[in-house]
Amino acid sequence: MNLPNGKKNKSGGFQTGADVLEDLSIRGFEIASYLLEWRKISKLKSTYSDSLMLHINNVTGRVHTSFNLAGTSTGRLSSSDPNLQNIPIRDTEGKKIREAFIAKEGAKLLSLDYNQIELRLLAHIADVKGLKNAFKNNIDIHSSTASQIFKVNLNDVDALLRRKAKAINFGIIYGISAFGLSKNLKITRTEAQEFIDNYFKQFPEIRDYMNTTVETAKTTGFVTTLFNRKIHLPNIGTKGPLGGFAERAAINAPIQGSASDIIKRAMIKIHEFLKSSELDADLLLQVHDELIFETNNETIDEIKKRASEIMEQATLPYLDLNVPLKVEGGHGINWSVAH
DNA sequence: AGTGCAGGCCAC
DNA sequence: AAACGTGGCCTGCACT
Repeated sequence: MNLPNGKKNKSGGFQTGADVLEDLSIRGFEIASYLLEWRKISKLKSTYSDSLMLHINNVTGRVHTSFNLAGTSTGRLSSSDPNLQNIPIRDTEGKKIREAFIAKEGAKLLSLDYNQIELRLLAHIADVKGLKNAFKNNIDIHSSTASQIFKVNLNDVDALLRRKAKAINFGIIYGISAFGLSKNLKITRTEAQEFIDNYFKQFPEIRDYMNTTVETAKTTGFVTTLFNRKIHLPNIGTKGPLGGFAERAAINAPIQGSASDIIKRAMIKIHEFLKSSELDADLLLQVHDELIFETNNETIDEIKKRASEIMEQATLPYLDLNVPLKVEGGHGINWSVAH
C-alpha cells in the first residue's frame, strides 16, 4: 500500500501491531488510525460484549468465571471461561463494558485494592531507603521517583516527568532493559540507559537485589517469596534468549509471588470474618491486587473498614513488613463506579 | 470439523 | 539472540 516498510515478523509479514500503526498514524498515514479504531471496537465487541452474553448462567442470571489456583508460575490466580481478570477499564469505550456488571437490588459493588503493592514489596525485600521513605510519608510514588532521579523539587514534577518515572518503576519490577524502556517511552536507547543509570544511582539497593537474586537463582535453580514459597526457574543460567527471560522472571517472581501470597492470606481471613459476622456480603472476584465484594447497602462502610484492615495486616503474624501496605476502596451500583 | 500456532490486545 | 513480568481470548490461517 506504499506505506513505509517496517519490521518483519517471524512468518515474514510486516508487523501491524498497535505501536507500528500509531507511528504510521503520527506520520500522516490516515489508514493506520482508522485500522486502530476498528481493532479497538471489534476487540470490545468480540471478546467482551458478544462473549459475555453467552456466559450468562440461565439459573442464576449471572456470569460465573473459573479460577485456576495453580495455573501461573508466580502463584497468581488465573481466570477463564470467561476471564474476568481482564475486563477493560482504561478508555471510555472499555469502561462501558464494566458498567454492565451491576449489583443486585439493595446492594452495591465494593472494590478494595492494594495501592502499589509490588513497589512496596520491592522496597521491603530490597530494603530501598528512597522508596520506603516515600511510602511511609504517603507521597505519590511515581512523583517521588521522578523528583529523585531527575533531581527536581517534588512540586516541580510535571506530568511528563512523572510518566517517565512511572515507566521506569514498572520496568524495574519486570527486570528492565534499556531496549524495552526505550520502546515503551519512545526515546533512544542511550537516553533510556541514562534514566536507568540515574535510577540505580538513587536506589542502589535495587541493583544489589537484582544481582543477588539472579545469582541465587543460578545456584539453586529457584527463587522464593516472602513466605518461603519456591518458584523454580528451569531455564536460569542457560545461553540464549531463554536464559534472559529466566533472569527477568527471577527478578519479578519474588515480588509478584509475594503479592499473590498476601492477597490469598487476606481472602482466607476475610472469608473467616464474614462467616463469623452477621454482615451481609459476598466476595465475588479477585483481580491480583483487588477484591470485589457485593454488599448490602447498610453494611458497606463496615465491610470496607474491616476488610481493608484485614488486607493491610494480612502478612501478620508470620511477617511484619517494614513498609506499610495501603488499601483503597470505592463502591457503587456498577463495577465502573466502584473502581 | 477439529487442532494448533501466530499475531494481536485486554487486564494487573 | 532477544530485547519488560504474569495471564486468557479472539481472528486468521495451515494442517489433518
